[in-house]
Amino acid sequence: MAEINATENVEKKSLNFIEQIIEKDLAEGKNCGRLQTRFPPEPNGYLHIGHAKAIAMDFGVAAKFGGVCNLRMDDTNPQKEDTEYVEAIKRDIEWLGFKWGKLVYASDYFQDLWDFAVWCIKTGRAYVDEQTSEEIAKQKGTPTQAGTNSPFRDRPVEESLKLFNEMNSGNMEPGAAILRAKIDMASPNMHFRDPIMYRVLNMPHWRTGNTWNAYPMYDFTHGQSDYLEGVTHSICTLEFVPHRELYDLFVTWIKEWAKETGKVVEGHPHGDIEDNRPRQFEFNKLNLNYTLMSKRNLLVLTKEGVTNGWDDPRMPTICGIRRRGYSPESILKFIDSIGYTTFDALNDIKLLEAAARQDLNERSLRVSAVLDPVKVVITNYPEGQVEHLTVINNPELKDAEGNVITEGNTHVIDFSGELWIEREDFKAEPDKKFFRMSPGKETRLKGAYIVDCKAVHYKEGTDEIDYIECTYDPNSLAGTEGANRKVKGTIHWVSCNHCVPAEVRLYDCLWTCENPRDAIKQYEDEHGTRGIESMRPFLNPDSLHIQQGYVEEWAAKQEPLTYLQFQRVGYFNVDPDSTPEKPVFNKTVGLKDSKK
RNA sequence: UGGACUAUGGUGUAAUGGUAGCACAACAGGUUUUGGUUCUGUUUGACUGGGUUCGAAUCCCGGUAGUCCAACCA
Repeated sequence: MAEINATENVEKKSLNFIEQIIEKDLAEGKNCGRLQTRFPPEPNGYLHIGHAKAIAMDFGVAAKFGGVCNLRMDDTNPQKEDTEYVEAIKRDIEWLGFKWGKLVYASDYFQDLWDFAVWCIKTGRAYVDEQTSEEIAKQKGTPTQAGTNSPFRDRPVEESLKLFNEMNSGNMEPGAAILRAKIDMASPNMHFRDPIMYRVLNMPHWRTGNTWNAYPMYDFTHGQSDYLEGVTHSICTLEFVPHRELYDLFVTWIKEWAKETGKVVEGHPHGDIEDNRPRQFEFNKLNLNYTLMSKRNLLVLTKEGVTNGWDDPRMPTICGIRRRGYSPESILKFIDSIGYTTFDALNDIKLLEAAARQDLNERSLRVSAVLDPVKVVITNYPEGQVEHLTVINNPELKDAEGNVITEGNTHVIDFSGELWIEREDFKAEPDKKFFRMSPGKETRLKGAYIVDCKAVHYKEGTDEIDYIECTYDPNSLAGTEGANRKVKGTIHWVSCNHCVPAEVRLYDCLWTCENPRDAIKQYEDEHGTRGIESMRPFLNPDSLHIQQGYVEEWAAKQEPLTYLQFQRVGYFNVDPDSTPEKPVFNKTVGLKDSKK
């Protein structure tokens, strides 16, 4: 198998804006010259291609600039999270080809976070609020209106401390009290209006068990975890821009806390140096047209049976895309082609398909498969004769001189006098631009002989083709002298008695509109519907088409997840459901088609 | 006058005050035992109005359009 070097000219490409920042920070010796990133998924669902973009960034820059990237499970909400997802996330990252430094969990920092929160209370930076969520929401104001202070805002420190302990005792009802940071209820930044640090959940955590009943919120966890872990560049997507100010504030506080309490921070050995702190940077998340990315909505599709689970090949999940037949390299190539900016772009799915064609062209094994068969009988072919023809697996596998490597790169396909060809490769009355098989014309059967179409026979009283009658030129076998003559059309075929019936699953976009997220939202607003009812108008009824075709025997024997090209048709992948007796294939993407 | 962010061919992206380039798509042609691949060529672009400057995609101001922020989610 050839080594595919996809990153050969990466050096020539200009650095994206985050890489430029990192290069500069490193050159200036920020963070004592260290580079550490993290990929922080919440283990509450499967990773999708949007995550792949973040993964390529977080792990990519670490690898590129000699840093390290940890995998950190952002597990601060035990209501939604599960260990099942942790395994799936690890599997998907590894499949994409990345390696993390350490596997860590936000819950690793729960004790530090608790101690830090207590310090915040003691230093007048936090207070326990006992109002209902409705009251608190009302006091929050709106983006155009300042909020008002909670009546508990200036309660004594001792009172807050006592209540905070109660919040974690298991005896307090969820919602009865929260811990808030005392910042500014009139801030134009909504996140500064006394944000919630801790809430009571009263439920066990899948990792920490019954140790905690109160759990920290995202904003009170992320920057602190970055700091405690030694992250230097905390890279996330654009929707977190408004959080950055809060992130910075909490980081400032926790540095102070660490200094005062003598907390030894593993990642930041030089605690007093101003630059020695994590910083958040944001890039544009991936939007793909004709694709819906949100976990919530993907879950609806699965629950309603529109798709078959998270790894349905129509899903934008990494496991779905893998099953569909995209290689990790093609995904990375796609991500590289769309780049990282601060512009909220809507990317064309065609770019992903183009990247896949590029990669799969170099990688895939060529096989013969007929999806919509019609019979050809070669009348002058000796009855009962079978020829074992040798064909190339991958014509893109070439030596230094550019010659196709044949060693270990061939397989055998059987030829006989009765063949299946593709229905659309024959026309009884061809137009000018049609140059495949038609009566009175010569056609080349790829890898075999040149045949001459003599007649077409219909089933009695119908216009349905019974079989197409041909003769063959015995001196025109591929690779022999007689084959070297100009024949306009070349078509693929399988031998009727030497092929395997196969299920071939053809896919199309799940959605009929470019931006399903907005369309669904608009429909919800106009009709007051929710969930699947708001999706149906935009669902493509033909997103899955199952075809019963024939493949050559060698193709049927391939392992699941093998990258194949059905010649002249498209790129296909062996489905995990496949067996040599009952092969199943998924169409990844069609060949580029410049017919007509 | 809530705040923050953004605007370059059809789509995405580059340039870091000095010739607007690349990829995908589209189109035309050559090669080809895949109407694939490959090669050659072509078409198409600065949201808008001002300002600064010898010089602006780039810096500044106004307008327009879009995104994000008012979860005890992350």
